[in-house]
Amino acid sequence: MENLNALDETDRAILRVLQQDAKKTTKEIASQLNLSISPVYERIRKLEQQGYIKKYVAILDQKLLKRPITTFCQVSMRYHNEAFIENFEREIQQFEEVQECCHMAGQVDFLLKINVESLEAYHDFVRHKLSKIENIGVSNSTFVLKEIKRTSALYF
Amino acid sequence: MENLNALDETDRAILRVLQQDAKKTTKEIASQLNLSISPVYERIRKLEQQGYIKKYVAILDQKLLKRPITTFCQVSMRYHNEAFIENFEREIQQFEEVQECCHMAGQVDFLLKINVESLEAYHDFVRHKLSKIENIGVSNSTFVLKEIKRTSALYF
DNA sequence: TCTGAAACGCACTGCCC
DNA sequence: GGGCAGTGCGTTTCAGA
Repeated sequence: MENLNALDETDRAILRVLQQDAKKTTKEIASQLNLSISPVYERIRKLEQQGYIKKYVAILDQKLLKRPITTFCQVSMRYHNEAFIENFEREIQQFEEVQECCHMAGQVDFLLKINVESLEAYHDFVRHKLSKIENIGVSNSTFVLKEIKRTSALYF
Repeated sequence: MENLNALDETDRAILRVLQQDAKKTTKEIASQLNLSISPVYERIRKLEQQGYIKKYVAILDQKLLKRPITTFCQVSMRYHNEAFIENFEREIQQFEEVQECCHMAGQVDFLLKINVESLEAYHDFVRHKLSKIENIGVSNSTFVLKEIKRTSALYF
């Protein structure tokens, strides 16, 4: 039996365009795909409703906005109780310096990507925010010297 | 002497809105800031031209698009010649599986974030793409069990 | 640098194939 | 599922303060 909600090549082509440039007009996409506006418009609306498109965002320049320090911070918990882990995940959501947080397989429990304006701000974050979370064990930071590549686009 | 290109609070407020939701209309932002449409429109255009806004993108759902495997891969070079490093950075740009690549301080040279559809695809990537780059030394992968948080928004 | 108004083009709807 | 025509709204421009 076939999946009736599966995407065809047209849907995928639309998604590939929008994840690179969300400002492309329906008209532009339509002419690129040799379609009229209506089907493209309907497909986009469906992709939004079905959750394939989660949101539309502006990507800002962190250098111009004076946030030059990016680090990856490996964090381990002291004890691996369900409650402690859930608490950690809730706390991390609050910290706006944290751009990413992944629960990892392997030696280390969590990997955080953190962006701040200065070394002093980073020290503040580790000392007064991260370390204050209950049951935090070791944390180990490595600094980004240069961002070589970064994209939110998926390869599909 | 003051920086004439510095952002005021209105500019920053606009950027904070757009990095969360790029579909907000100029009208909506204007009423939120108690301004009329024109100044908000002009400010956004300026922020785009000056590079504060780099681009607008759609964020897609990687689960729905069947790309469930995310890993972080630490890579070290065998020798640290300028030429080898530049070559590595150029090659990495090509690989669409690579969402992020940072040149790091510390033991490891590069940290890569990679997203693929399956373990087999990941094996293919490491074996036939990453390992084929000239002068690659050790590589060490850790798998993401769960994404706790992810945002492209800057905290400023 | 803002307000307000006018012109334009696209988003969005409904109907047809 | 796609094409076509009409309407409303947002974008874009401009005069004035």
